[in-house]
Amino acid sequence: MNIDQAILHEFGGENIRYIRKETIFKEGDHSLYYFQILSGKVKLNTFNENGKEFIQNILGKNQSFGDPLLFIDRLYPTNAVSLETTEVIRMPKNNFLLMLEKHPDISLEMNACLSQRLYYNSLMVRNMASQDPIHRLQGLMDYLKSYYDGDCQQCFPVELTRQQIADLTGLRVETVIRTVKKMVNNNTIKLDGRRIFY
DNA sequence: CCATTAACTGGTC
DNA sequence: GACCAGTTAATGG
Repeated sequence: MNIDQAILHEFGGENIRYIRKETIFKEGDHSLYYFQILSGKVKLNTFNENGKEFIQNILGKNQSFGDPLLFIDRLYPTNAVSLETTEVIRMPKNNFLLMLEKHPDISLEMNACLSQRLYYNSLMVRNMASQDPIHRLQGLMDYLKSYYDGDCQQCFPVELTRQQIADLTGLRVETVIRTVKKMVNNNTIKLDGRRIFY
C-alpha cells in the first residue's frame, strides 16, 4: 500500500525516524497505527520457543505495515524492527478509518492490496511447506518479485543477505549458501558478485 | 587502516 | 539438513 503523503499528513500522520535495529512495535502490543515507509527497511519477525528468528517479511520504500490489523481489534502477531535508518509516516488507526471514509478510492485500493497480500501469502505457505530448499528459495523469490515492476528474466535483484533469506525460509545460512550455488548451476538465478538476480 | 559483518568451507550428527 | 567451528571476503567509519 502506498498512500499520498499529503493525505497522510492531512489526517494526522506524523513522520518518525528510527535508527538501525530499533523496535517499532512488539509482538503482543495493541495495534494502534498504520505505517508507511518513506526510506529504509523494516522487518517483521517472530521468535520460536528455541529463540530462533523467523522473518515474516521485509518491507522497503513506499510499502506499508500494520495495515492488516487496522480493521480488527487484535494484538500485533509480529515484532517490527528497522534494519537501517528508516523514516516512516505513522497514522493512528482511527484517523486511518476516517480517511478511508473521505477517500473511497483509497479504500478500494486498500482492498486490492490486502487481497494481493493474501494471494501471495498462500503461494508462500505452499512453497514453504516443501522440503526441497530450492523450492523454498524459489517461492520466496517469486513472492519478492511480485512487488517488482520489471518483467525480464533474471533481472530482479534480491536485496537480502544470505542470513535474511535463511530467516525468511526457516533454513540455515549454510543451506542457503549451498542452495544458491545449486540454483546458479541450474540457471534459475544469476549472481553479480554476491547479489542474486532472479 | 582496523573492526565488524557477511559469505563461504568442511566436518559431524 | 541442522549444527558447529574456523576461514576468507566485503563493507564502512
